[in-house]
Amino acid sequence: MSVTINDVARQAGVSMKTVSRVINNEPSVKKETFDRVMAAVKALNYQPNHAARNLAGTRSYSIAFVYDNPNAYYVIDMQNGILSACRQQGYELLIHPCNHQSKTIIEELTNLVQHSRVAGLVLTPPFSEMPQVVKTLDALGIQFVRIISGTEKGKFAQTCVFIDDHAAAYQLTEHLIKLGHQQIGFLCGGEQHRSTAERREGYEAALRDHGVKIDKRLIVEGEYAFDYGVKGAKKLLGKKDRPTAIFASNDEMAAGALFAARLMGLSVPGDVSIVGFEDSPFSRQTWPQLTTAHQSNRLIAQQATALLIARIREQLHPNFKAPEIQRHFVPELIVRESSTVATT
Amino acid sequence: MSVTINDVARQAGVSMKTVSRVINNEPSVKKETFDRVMAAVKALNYQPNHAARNLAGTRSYSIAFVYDNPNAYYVIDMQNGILSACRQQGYELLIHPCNHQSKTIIEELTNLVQHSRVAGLVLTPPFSEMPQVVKTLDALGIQFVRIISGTEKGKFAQTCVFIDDHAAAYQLTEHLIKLGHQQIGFLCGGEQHRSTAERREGYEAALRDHGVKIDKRLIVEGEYAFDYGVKGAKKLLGKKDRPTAIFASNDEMAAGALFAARLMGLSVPGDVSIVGFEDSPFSRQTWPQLTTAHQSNRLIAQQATALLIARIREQLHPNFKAPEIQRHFVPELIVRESSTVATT
DNA sequence: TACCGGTTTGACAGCGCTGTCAATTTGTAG
DNA sequence: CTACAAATTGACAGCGCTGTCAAACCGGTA
Repeated sequence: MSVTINDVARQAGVSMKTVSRVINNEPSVKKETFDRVMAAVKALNYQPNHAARNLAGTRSYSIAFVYDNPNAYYVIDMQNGILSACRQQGYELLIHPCNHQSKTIIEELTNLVQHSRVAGLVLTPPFSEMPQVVKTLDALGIQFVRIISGTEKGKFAQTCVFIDDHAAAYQLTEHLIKLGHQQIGFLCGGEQHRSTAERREGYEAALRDHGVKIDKRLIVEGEYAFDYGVKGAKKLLGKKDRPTAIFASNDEMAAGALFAARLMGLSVPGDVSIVGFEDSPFSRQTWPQLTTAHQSNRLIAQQATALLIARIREQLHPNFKAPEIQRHFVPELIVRESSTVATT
Repeated sequence: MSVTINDVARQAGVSMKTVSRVINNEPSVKKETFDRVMAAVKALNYQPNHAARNLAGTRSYSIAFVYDNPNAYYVIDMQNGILSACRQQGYELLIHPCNHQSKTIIEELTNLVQHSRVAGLVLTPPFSEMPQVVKTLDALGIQFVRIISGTEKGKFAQTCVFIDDHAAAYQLTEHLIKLGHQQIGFLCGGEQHRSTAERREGYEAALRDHGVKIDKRLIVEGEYAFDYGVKGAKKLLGKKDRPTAIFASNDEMAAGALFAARLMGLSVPGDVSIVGFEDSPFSRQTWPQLTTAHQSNRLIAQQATALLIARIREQLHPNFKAPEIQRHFVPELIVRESSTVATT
């Protein structure tokens, strides 16, 4: 029924093993042979059997995507990016949502690695930022790549993709300052995310650099969720000396802040400017549309996966040369209607 | 390193094959033996190797989720539901997003079925509603389950899960009528979805049953997307004799309608009531919050997957008895602030 | 006791591929 | 032209499991 490596070998007039070498990009195959085999592969529309590869070799051709994020758009974008890299390289994707607050998360990941025979893991926050998780996976000898906020030095830095939330938050804050805002409220995300600290520090750095005093009372703790946006904004806007702008740590919170402003009869951006972060689709679907910071999660995930696969290959064939991979990303400022010059 | 079927066999004092029988729920294993094997499985924390099972048998333990939907929440919910059923039954999930407008969609699916050795497919609209797709998959002899809007008779009805969009749209429209609305605009979704027709017919049926005249000029064609909500609502609300309520075929369009009303200086629900459909998270994050229809996509997907797996098992072991599976779902009316009594 | 049909179990091959290691070819210096 | 290392290729076993088919077992009959 389906065409096997043997069919290709026969067609190309070489041994099974040589075909295997070719499809795995192993070195030491003569160019001429390589081409002949590739032609046969094309001619027969051969596609290697995943099950057999996984079973036969010590390696595996499956990658797991480990995540815990309530933002469906984020997850879908990531997933698509990973999938795209996987397809390009002939890997299979296994998705693995799990709860970062679970007590048994370490065992769960251990189990995943040991039983599913995956070649590597793509980790997103908060898992990518949990030292315990990183340590465990390293001890298990499994390859992984981490998408993290900020920077990191040391042993594990080589397998990280960095998101410069600090710079983006700086730009966003600077944008507000240049519009004349001096009282800028800040709604923090969840503590377990490094991005929370990064964004907050970027915000504070911008204030400092522009000679605006940092007012702790304008900074509200929270979580990356709509309800916290509502709650935080209510708190800030309820003050008699209310801020003229609010920087919400993500779009969902910004939507919440918008909602709160509406409830309190304040117009946006007339009475208060609101900016978000992430450029979720719904940042364009609110009224007014949100000023925010854009990052291409799809591209980030794709590059991260490419990095992971390169590492896996390197481990297999020490003389393998990794392709160019972008590892630093700076979200970009997107100005829309929810922010304007300070009037007060 | 990892425990194999042989280890279990040794531990239980039976042959490899008997263990295989037990873990596959095959008949003709003495109860006593069965228990002994199960005990060994537990003791060693044995988990069958996917790759080996896929390779060895004619059957496969992977299920593919085929979709094309811009709504990330929908996809994630579905995915989680499918995953939950898969985990329960020891299946692996392969996600397969693809473009329903692609000319080569038939080849793509054929290729997926033939090369990935999947045991079955879970299809969501619009794929589940494309006769060509259904016919092709049937011809390939692959099992599949379809989540569709409305009902269907005939050969393929046994592997469908039905969403009663008609009834839900009826309820939503009735809700508006009871609030006193007589002029209710309707924003249609995309033509390729059966739900579009179902929802529209439900809307019309409710009007008819309550003696409200159906006015074609109040019905606007469109797609399930924010921009179409904006465009459609603008058209409706721009009339001098504008409707007092708008029924948008999904929440995203409703958010668009909300946006349009805002732009035109109309208050919601004061000047115009707006209702959506689907109960996306952001229907709670708009201002005001949207009246809508709720359906548990997670549960729907889970039941659909359970149905698929039952069919696969039936095919393998003719005397297998499928568990109870819910196949009909009626989305439920959720009343929030975006709809209120007609004032005009 | 021998025999029979049905039930329960096991031996074994082989799924399609990769890892190992040995065989062959090629290139190059003596 | 020979010798020898390096590059290139192939033979073969076996990954963990399932399908096939034959063996063993069991209770009831003749």
